[in-house]
Amino acid sequence: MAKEGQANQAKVLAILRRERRAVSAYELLRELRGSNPKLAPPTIYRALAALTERGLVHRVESMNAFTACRSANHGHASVLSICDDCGLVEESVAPDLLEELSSLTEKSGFQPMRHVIEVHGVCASCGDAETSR
Amino acid sequence: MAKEGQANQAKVLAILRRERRAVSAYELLRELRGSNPKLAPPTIYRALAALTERGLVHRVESMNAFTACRSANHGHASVLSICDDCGLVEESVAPDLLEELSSLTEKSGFQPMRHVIEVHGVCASCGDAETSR
DNA sequence: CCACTTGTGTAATATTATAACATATCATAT
DNA sequence: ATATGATATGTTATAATATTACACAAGTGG
Repeated sequence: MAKEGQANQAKVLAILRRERRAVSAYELLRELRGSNPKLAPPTIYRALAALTERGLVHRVESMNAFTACRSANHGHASVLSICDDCGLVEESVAPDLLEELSSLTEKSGFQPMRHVIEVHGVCASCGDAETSR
Repeated sequence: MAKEGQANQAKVLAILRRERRAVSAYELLRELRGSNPKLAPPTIYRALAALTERGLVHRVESMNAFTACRSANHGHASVLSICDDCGLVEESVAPDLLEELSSLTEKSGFQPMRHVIEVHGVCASCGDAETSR
């Protein structure tokens, strides 16, 4: 039984890489049930946990959804830009910003471990569509 | 019927101000049911939406929970430090950081509207307790 | 007074996530 | 090879979070 998990991870990752938007755990579940009708939520959540652990997938906290990591080096915190029109998620890396954020929170003696930085707004393409109306 | 809403908002805000940690909608619901057993989820969520709109309450996205705004001037984005040990939520303001974050995301033509900045870690008090063991 | 808009209550349900336990697989020692 | 224990996975059930849809009440302007 002990190889299915990895296969599940691969399938989940493939879907997330294909989509440029955030995908919910249950969307993944519905899609993967096409090939395996008995698939259950814990399986998906385990795959997502493993992928997140390895830095291959980011959880989009403000959407309760997930997106593939698209930056070259995994394992650093990232900035996610989320288009509220079309759902597009873009990732940027900003070590300086993270450093400042850490300094800020450390002022009060806080020890930062995990940074969540998400920006909601309108992507370039949707913004263009808007102004040209 | 049209004054209850405001009363509900006040009650919700009072609880959130009393707690220094994030409180979930259903915790609020349970507590308020003490005085009004028929209270239903939409009532709580409406109160939270109104309070959030007015900047009196922040949603803690990474916890699906809520916390009272404790900074002097409401209406600006804030940085939330969340202690994963004791649950304490602290708020800092960092206009410069927000500015940089906006600039960063704007590089690709993105128009930022709402910033979510949450830092998980260990608060000063829990960190002290840890090292003194 | 009536029509209308808006806010609120209520019931039902959708969505997201985890707990608890059963079962299978693998590694290791014997 | 087989027994044994550790770990990964499957399965069932349920908990926790959030919203939809509609009914009803209250104020507003005609």
